[in-house]
Amino acid sequence: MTQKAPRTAIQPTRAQDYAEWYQQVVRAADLAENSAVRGCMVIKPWGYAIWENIERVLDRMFKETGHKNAYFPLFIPKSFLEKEAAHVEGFAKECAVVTHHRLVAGPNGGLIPDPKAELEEPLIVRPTSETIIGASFAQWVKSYRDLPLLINQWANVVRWELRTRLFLRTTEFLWQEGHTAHATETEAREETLKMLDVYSVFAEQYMAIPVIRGPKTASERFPGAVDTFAIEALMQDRKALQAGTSHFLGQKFAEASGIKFLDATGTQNFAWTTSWGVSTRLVGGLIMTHSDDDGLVLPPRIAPAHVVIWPVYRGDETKEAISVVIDEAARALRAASFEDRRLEVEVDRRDNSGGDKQWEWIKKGVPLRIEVGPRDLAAGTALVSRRDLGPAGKQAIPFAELAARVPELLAQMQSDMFARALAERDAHTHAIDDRAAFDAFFTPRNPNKPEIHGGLALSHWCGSANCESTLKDALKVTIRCIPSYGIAGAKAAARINEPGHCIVCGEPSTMRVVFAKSY
RNA sequence: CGGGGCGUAGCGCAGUUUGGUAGCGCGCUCGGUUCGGGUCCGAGAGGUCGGCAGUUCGAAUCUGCCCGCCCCGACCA
Repeated sequence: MTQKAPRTAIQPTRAQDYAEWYQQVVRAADLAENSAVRGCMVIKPWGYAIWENIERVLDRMFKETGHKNAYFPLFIPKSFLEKEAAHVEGFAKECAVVTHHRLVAGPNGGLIPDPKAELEEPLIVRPTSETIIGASFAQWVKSYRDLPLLINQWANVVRWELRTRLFLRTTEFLWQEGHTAHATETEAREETLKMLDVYSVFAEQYMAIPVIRGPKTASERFPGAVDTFAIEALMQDRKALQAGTSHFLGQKFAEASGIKFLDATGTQNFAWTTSWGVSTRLVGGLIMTHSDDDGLVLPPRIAPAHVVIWPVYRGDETKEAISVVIDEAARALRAASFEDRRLEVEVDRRDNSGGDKQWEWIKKGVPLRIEVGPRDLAAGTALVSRRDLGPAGKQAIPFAELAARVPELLAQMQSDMFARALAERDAHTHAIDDRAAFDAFFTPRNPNKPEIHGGLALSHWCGSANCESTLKDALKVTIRCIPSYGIAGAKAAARINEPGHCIVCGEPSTMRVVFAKSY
């Protein structure tokens, strides 16, 4: 037995090179990989199963709030996109455009778009679907009795990004986009906030990612929105991640698409619309919130498998006996539930060494690992390890109690993970009123090498776009959101509504906003 | 798209300056030995050295062009 070096399963560590660590975690956990298509990823089964769980839970929450799923075209006529001025401006530079509908043999071999098969009007691969869905809404809505119209779609979208990172920003990504139309402004605004609330409940209670809810500043708004609200999370490198957005679109898109209805008095009105979405980016947020230097750590409510169980044996005699026990344990566990889900149990019978399996499952982030060996067999117990605790956290649990104890351990792990992430965020959230301190907080010591520093600064802002861009230009720091609904965590919460003076110009300010570097 | 870095086996890399026909660790396969936080020994498989063109008797190595990836910037969920 060799004294193990302080070797981490993922190299480099977060502290050494955070960006590289992130990529290595994705690879080591077998979540996704780059594809032959630049900027587009292949989501592998373990990664896709995480997305499926996100989808499953959110879909249920959307249904519970009255929404129905539908599906709209991948292609958007160019003229549709042109209908809303701000919308065009926001998306025009990152659109994939389809111009032909046929290929023919080219002069130098290979295929070229057939010049005779050029589309009369180019089609845009949807970067978002407000305009194409708006066209349908315009047909569906005639009367106030048709409202509210509450629709969601699960889809892929394409935004031709210059720089991509697996899950965080890819050219094609998966998401859901909710689109609703309402008879009144009040109702549409309520819807916008209701869905923001759904997102924050989901992020915190399922993903165990603490988030700050609030409106965005004008410069951070969705192109064409009247108001954009977001949930913002702090990653372990202390950069913020916008994890979901909900937009109040006013009547802008209704006007652009002609969504009109007759109200009870017989007057023609434009509807009030909203849209809201979360994407596969959430998986990136999950990774960067919880994972450690040994790889992925998955919150039980979202993990593809709750438990992996494998035998540890010396000779063939015990092997047989242990195998029987493993089967029984797996059967008992699969009959049990963790909240609304049957326990998902992986049984690893490969004849690899125990150490190899151990590390493989650690890197994949399975919440609980269960080993059954000769000692356990004799004692009638199984050795259970929680992914978020070190080897010292292993505990022996009698076989008969496994099915009852495993859900308890999962519940505990789920809440511990959230508490840990919240404590981490609080530790890096500071009220800063002095410009020099603000600059120091956000200035990397070595600009050429990514470095963990900074965090969330709660500072005063006068409300001017000018002061906002001053900080963006100088420090690459932006206002992540205005924390209108408070921030969980006593220390930070207490100081939000203190009056003060703009960190840039010194004008009076009534509340603090959240500044950070971001993804 | 601008600045920087890098493309050699599945992963991580050496070899490139000083051209001579490809290597190391991990992983993988087989045999044995082990198995409770990465067991050890032996035998194997696996690479048109990112691509194309050039220089040369000979190119991973030199030259040109192209492609891709990563980091920083501009933009974004």
